[in-house]
Amino acid sequence: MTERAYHCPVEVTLEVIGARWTPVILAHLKENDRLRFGQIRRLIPDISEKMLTQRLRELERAGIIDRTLVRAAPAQVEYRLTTAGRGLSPVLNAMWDWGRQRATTMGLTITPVPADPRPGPATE
Amino acid sequence: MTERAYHCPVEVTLEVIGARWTPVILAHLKENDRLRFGQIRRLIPDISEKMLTQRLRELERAGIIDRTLVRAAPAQVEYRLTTAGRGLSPVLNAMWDWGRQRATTMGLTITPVPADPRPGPATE
DNA sequence: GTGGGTACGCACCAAAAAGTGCGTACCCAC
DNA sequence: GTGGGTACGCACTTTTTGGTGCGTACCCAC
Repeated sequence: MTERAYHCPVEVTLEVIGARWTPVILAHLKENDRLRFGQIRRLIPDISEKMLTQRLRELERAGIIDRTLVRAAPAQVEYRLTTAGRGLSPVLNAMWDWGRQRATTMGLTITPVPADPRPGPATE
Repeated sequence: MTERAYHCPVEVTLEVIGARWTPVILAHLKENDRLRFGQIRRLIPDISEKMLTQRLRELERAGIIDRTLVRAAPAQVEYRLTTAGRGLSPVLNAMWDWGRQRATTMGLTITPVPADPRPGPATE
C-alpha cells in the first residue's frame, strides 16, 4: 500500500481505492448515505468480517469515510462518506454504470441483497 | 479472479479492472491510443514485465484491448482499446481527475515518464 | 441463564499474487 | 562477433493477501 513515486494520477487514485472490495464498499455508502457495519456486511455477502474491518480502517485513515459510534453498549457504529469521499462519486458512478452495462451484454446476473435481515419468518 | 455471483454492479467492473495496475495500463492506452509493449513498460516504471504481460493477456481475453503484431522478426506488438474498452473511458477519466485532485490537496508529486527512450543526448 | 446479535482484535495458516532470473529468436549497430 | 533492444514464456521463490476460528463486552429476547 505504500508507493513512493507516482507517474500517473490513476496510481494515486488506486492507492486509495485499489484494494479488494474497496470500491464496492464505497459504492454502497454512496447509495445509502449511512450504513452500520452489519449492514455493509450483509450488502456484500462474500466479504469476511476481517476484510471489511480492514478496509474500513484504511478508508478512515485516508479520510474517505467517517466512523461514528452510535451506541457503546452492544457496539453500534455508523459509517458514511466524508466530503472528500463524496468526491469519489464520479468514479463510483462510472464503475456502477459500466458494471450494469457489462452485466447486460455478458448475460451476467446481479442479485442485490437487502441491508437488513429479512424481518418475516424463514424465507426458505 | 473467478467470482460466481454478483450483488452489485461494481463487483462486475472490478472483475475486469480490479487487478493491480490494470486501470493504469488502460488509462495510458486511452491517452495514447496505441502503444507498444515497451512503451507501456516505460510509462509505468514500477511494473515488472511479467505483470504487464499478465495484465495485457487478461484484458485481451476480456475483450477490452486488442493486440496487433506489427512486426514478427524482433517482435513488435501494438495494443489499443477495443470499442468495449473505450466504454471504460468515463471510469478512467474519473480516476484520472480524482487522482490529480488528490495529489494536489495531499501535496503529492506526479512525475510522468516519456513513452519513448530519450533519443537525443542526455537531457540532464 | 442461554443463546444470538453488535463490532470488532488477534493469531495462525492457506492461497494467491508478484518478483527474479533464465531462455528464446531475431535484428541492428558497432 | 558482441551486445543491446524487442516481447515475451517458464520455473522457482518470496511476499502479500485473505480465511478461519477464538475471545471480548454488552444487551435483549426467550
